[in-house]
Amino acid sequence: MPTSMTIAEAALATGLTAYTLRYYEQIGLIDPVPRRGGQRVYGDTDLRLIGFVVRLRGTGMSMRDIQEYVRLRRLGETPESIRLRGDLLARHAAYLRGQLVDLTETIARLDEKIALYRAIYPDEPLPTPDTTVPPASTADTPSNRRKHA
Amino acid sequence: MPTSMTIAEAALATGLTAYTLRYYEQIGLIDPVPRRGGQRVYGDTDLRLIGFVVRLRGTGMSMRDIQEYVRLRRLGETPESIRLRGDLLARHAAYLRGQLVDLTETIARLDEKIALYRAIYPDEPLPTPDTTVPPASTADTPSNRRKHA
DNA sequence: CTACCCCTTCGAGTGCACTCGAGGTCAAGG
DNA sequence: CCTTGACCTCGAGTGCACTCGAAGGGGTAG
Repeated sequence: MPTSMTIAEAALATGLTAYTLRYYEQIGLIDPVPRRGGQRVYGDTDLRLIGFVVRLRGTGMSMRDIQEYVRLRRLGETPESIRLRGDLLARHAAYLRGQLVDLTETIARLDEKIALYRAIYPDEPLPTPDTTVPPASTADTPSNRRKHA
Repeated sequence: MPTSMTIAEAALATGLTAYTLRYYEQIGLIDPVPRRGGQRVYGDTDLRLIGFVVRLRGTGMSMRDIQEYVRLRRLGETPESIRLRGDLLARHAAYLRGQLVDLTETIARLDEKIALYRAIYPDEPLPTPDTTVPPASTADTPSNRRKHA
C-alpha cells in the first residue's frame, strides 16, 4: 500500500513543522499536496520531494532556486526542463565543492588555534583531531535544525 | 609601519560594507575600534580579528557564539578565558566536521541526479565530476557574498 | 446531537542580519 | 572663509524564513 500521511505525520517524518510544510507549499517550494475532505494527504512522492528540498535548503540553496527547480519539475520531462534542471543542480554542486574547500580550510585553522590554546592549559587530554565525526553539537536548538553552514 | 585604515578601506579589505563594520562593532561582534578625531582607525590586529570573525560567520557560527568568543578574548589570557575559547572553537570544529560529511553526501547525490539528466539529453559533453574546484557560481549577488551553506 | 480533535485559511508577529537615510561634525583644498 | 567629501550617530526599514493565533470545518465516539 502507498503511504498516506496527515500533515502532522509528514511533519514528524520530515523533521519540519506542520506550519512550515504549509508555508513551503504556499510559496511553491513543494508541489500542492492533494486533499481529501479539504485536508492534505501526503504520499511517498510528496515525502521524497520534501526530503530533497530540505537537503538542498540545508546545504544553502536559496528558496528562489529551489522554487525554480520545482517549477521545472512540474513542466514534465521535456528536453528543456530536464536540461535546465541539470544546469541548476550542476551549479549548486559546483558551489558546494567550493564550500567543501572553505570548510576544510577553516577546520584546519580552528584545529591550529585549539591546539595553541590547549598547549597553554592542557586540562583535558587533547582529543586528537581526526576525521571521525562527533555528533555536531553546535547550533540546533531543540526541534528546529536549520541552515547547514 | 603599522597599517592604519579608514572604515572605507577596511570595508574594501574585508569585503564587508562600512555599514556592516559599524554594525558588527555595535553588537560586539568585534572589539571597539580606536578613534582619532571621532573616526575609526583600523589597524592590523583589528583587521585580523575581523577576518577571523568573517570566516566563522561564513561557516555558520551564530552571532551569539562569536560575541561570546570575542568577549572571552577581551578578558585576556586567563586560564578560564583560554579554556572556554578552546571549547567554543572545538565545538564549532566538531560541527563543521559534521557538515563536511553532509556536504559530501549531498554532492554525491546531486552528481547522481545530474548524471541521470545528462544521460537523457546529453547536449553538453558530460563534465566529469572530479574533485577540482570550479569557482562556486551559485549565490553571491554582487557586493555581498554571505552565508556559506 | 454534542464533544472533541485535528485539520483548514488568513493575516499578523518574530528574529536575524543587515541596510539605509537624515542630520551633523571635522579636516583639507581652493 | 567656504565648500567638499568622508566620516559620525541614531533610528527606521528591508528581506528572509519561518511561527503563531484566531476563527471555522469535517468526521468519528459516545
